[in-house]
Amino acid sequence: MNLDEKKKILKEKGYSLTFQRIAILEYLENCKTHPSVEMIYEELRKKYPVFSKATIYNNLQVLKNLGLIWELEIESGKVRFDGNPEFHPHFLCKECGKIFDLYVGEESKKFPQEIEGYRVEEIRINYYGICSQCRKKRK
Amino acid sequence: MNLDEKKKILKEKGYSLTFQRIAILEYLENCKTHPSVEMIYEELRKKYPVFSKATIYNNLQVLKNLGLIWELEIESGKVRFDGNPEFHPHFLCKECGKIFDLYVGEESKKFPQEIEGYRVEEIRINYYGICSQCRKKRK
DNA sequence: CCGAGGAGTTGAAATTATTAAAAATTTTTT
DNA sequence: AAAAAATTTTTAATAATTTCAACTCCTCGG
Repeated sequence: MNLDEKKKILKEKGYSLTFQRIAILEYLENCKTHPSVEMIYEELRKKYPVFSKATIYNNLQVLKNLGLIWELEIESGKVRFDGNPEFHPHFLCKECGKIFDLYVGEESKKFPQEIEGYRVEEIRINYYGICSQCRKKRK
Repeated sequence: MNLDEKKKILKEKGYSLTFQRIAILEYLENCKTHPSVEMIYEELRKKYPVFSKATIYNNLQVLKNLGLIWELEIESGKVRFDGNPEFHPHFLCKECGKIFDLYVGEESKKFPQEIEGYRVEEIRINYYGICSQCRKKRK
């Protein structure tokens, strides 16, 4: 889902395409580091000095609820965002703390998609360990 | 892993088996609701009125780092604990907010355990949706 | 048995993250 | 262009977590 599609959905759902919302969407689109609220705030501030943190909190919720971005549940107690809302597992490196996107394709659908008695709407898969960069450094 | 095994590991790693640590371990062992720090604090307070929150924070970290309990990454921004550190997926109900343990057996091991280039140490799987109780209520 | 040293605990204060409320501004509608 | 609605900003309140100095409880050597 690209930026224009996201804008279109916002519009369709009755939300204004404000300057701030677009800036947030655009930033997340280009940012591959799965930033926290604080990081998003810092970066957008550099470009646009008047940018309120409350606005960022508000809009991240709006965008998340529309399914345009992902709020990651991978690092306990810490909130991170991903501009790509399509299903893919994540990898958190215990050494450098970076989060990586994984694209494991069809294979990742081999685990149970249904649970008896429950209505499953979403599945999230997190891997934890050491990333390739950190493994090389160790040697 | 039962309580005695956990105690043994604590001892082996050079930690004292304090009253507080055992109380926390014991509580998590019997509690199936994946409590937050606040809930653990409230409950233990009822029994032992002098129990500091700082102690709970400290010891939850100690127990987690030894792998005796799980800190769940399932509800963004919120911290929950599970006394059972053995692999099992979780289900978060969007309606009632409860977290359920899932035991999907061998099936759950069919998805990729290894990721090219990375050292995978742990995998966590979260399901989101509506639990069976809430589904019944809806009708 | 005593006292020093260390690990652990406590309670309070400080810090950080998040949410809420009210006023100001912008956008949309008419 | 004016009125209404939506959004942003600022400030304040709340909640979660960490820090820290004082205190307690063990343990060990004398």
